[in-house]
Amino acid sequence: MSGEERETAILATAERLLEERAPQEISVDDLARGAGISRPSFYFYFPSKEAVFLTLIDRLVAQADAGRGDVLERLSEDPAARWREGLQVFYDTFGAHRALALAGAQFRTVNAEARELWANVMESWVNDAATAIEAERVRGAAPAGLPARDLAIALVSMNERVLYATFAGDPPALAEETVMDVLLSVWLRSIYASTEPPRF
Amino acid sequence: MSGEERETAILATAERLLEERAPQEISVDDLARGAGISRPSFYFYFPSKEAVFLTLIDRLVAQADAGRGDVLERLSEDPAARWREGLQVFYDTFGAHRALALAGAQFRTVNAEARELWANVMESWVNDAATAIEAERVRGAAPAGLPARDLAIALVSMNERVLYATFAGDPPALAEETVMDVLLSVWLRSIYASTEPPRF
DNA sequence: GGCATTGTCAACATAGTGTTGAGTAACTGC
DNA sequence: GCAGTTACTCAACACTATGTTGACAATGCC
Repeated sequence: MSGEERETAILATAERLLEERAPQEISVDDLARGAGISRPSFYFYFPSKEAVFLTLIDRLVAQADAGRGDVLERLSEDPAARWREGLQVFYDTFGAHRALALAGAQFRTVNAEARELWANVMESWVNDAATAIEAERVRGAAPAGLPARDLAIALVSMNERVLYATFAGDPPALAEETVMDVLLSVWLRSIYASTEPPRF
Repeated sequence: MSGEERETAILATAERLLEERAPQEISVDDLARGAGISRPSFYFYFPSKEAVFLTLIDRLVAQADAGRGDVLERLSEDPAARWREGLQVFYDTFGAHRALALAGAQFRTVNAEARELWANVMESWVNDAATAIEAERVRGAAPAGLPARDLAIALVSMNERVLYATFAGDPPALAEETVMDVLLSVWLRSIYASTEPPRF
């Protein structure tokens, strides 16, 4: 087995083990054994187990980022449908690698690099959403309201937290089948609703 | 120093240390030293350092729960103002113990008991909000729409995530001064807005 | 004074991380 | 076909943390 194969084996072992247990319950020894090498050899490939998780998360995040197409630039075709497609990318990418996505969310709370990595994705999403909201206002489809960026931050944050709960299944969570409908509805109302609450 | 004072000293040390560093960077030895006892003596008072953090979080959560008054039952007086008061409790309670709140959010990802504790608070908030939304619909102030509970879950989740980012200061975060305005606006639009997006 | 109860800690056992240094295998240029 | 370099491996070590044991005080109280 070549060096590169060993490295791949370590990453594969990590992803597999993350499906069974949390990152802090996986030891360097587990990863080394899983890849068929000794613990010191592990350190030839990665400086720490954190680095392994970070590599996996980095990949997933890059994938999510690549999935972010240009649907938000074609909102005028059919706003509700396009927004739905936009939100769906998030759901699909992370839903396809749940264990890793959940591990990432957890890892992010204890690791500065992971936190930064995630902050970057969030920032891209927020930017896209804010730009789209502004465009909708310019073309007269959406009324003025909160600063677009502030609104985008709140909505993207909502999606993150709600999807996390749904994937992890920790209550109170929305059901898989309805989660996207609920999120989309809050997005649409927050962006397009022209009414403030009635005073009666 | 009596036994009870020692126990209090351990808790106080934990809360103080949490202001400087993350829970996983605090050792049993740190807590014991801070309380002026040896490490083995620590175990006389608490079975693990997790138990210490759990006790602190439990208290904070109880405090937040107690703060949840009946404002949501008096929405008809002035919906926007009452909802604002309701959301403000969340902000005030956790804002007053930021370090602990952030540690709690982190701890929750690795500890089942903490997770359950938090799930209970979330559930209370969701219930209150859902009940209030239904009442607003019944009295004709809010239009029909998403199941009230689903909407409540999404909104409470949004608040949690957004406030976490604001308190932790990890980007993209909303500013302290505007965060409550932004959240409130999304709540009001999601609950009271009667318009679906225009099709032009 | 006897005797629980409460509290204390030195010493131990165990499990994990990361390092060192000595060794092997394989390819590279001559 | 062999000297030199690079890629890779691992036993043994040093360190840090957790949690346990068992012997030993104090304190109260009957």
